[in-house]
Amino acid sequence: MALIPWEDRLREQGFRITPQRQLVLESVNHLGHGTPEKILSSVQETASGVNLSTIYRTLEVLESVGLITHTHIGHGAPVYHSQDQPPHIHLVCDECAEVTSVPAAAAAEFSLDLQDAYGFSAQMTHMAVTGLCRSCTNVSEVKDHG
Amino acid sequence: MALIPWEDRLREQGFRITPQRQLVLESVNHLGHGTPEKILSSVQETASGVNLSTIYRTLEVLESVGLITHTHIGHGAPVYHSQDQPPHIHLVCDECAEVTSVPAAAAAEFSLDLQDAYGFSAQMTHMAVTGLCRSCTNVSEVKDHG
DNA sequence: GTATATGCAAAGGGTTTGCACGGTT
DNA sequence: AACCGTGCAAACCCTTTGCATATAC
Repeated sequence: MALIPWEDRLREQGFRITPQRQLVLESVNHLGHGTPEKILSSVQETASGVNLSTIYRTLEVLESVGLITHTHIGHGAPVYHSQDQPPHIHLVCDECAEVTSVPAAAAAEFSLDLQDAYGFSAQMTHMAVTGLCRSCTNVSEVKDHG
Repeated sequence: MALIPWEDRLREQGFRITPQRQLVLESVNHLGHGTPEKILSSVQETASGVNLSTIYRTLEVLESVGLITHTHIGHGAPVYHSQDQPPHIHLVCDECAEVTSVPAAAAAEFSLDLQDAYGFSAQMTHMAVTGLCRSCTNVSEVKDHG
């Protein structure tokens, strides 16, 4: 997956190598799960002049050449991941907002079912799954019983 | 599910009955999948003075008393459903943006797996599943082969 | 009569865009 | 030298909020 250096990934598609692109990529790799705003802050630690619109444009480019991906966690900003990370699904608790990452394999069967039944190739890593985490489920049960 | 009249649902929780609330509820029921903007347009056909902020506040109230629910389909505005509709999952094609509704039962096994493995109670109806629909998958394959 | 709901306008978060300048190739 | 990428500012979409007025109870 990371056999081709990032510079070549960009060059192959006719994109140029710039400090901004390097810094954004490094920030995404190092943040793990970064929103555009967080990535901006991280980049600005090194290069304070970088603008938010550059972050957005750069994230788009890096994603288009397959160096990063993004996931929608909820209403707010998306989070970006390095493509090196193992594919994972995000479980988001509606109650406490905690995000748990679980291996994408957890949805393998579900994806096959959707494929068989509807010809739909699900990309479970792209949208989070919402619900209640273990602790918040327990709290609700306590409430239900008085 | 709809055994208790909508007025009582509101009154039980201390909310008042207003024309706006009636109109919004009727619009949601009749639109099937409506964004706040679409609901506004629909309501304004009858009562042109209603304001968008009232739509938002009303949707929140109607949801809190269990008369409607909402789902996030993608980056844009959420869609609201009548609570009478059978629970369904939304499959959204990344390519052509088509939305397919499938019975919530399609995810029953997946939900159980998440419950068993992580104690997480998934609410698969709340977030759409993205991916590629049948026709767009075929198009990609054609492209892959030249 | 009193508390709640509404309309209006302004502000907020997140994102995109037009344009002139600057940097990579 | 040509073109792509960047910074800046403005605009955009969607949503929330403060406040005065109107209305359901």
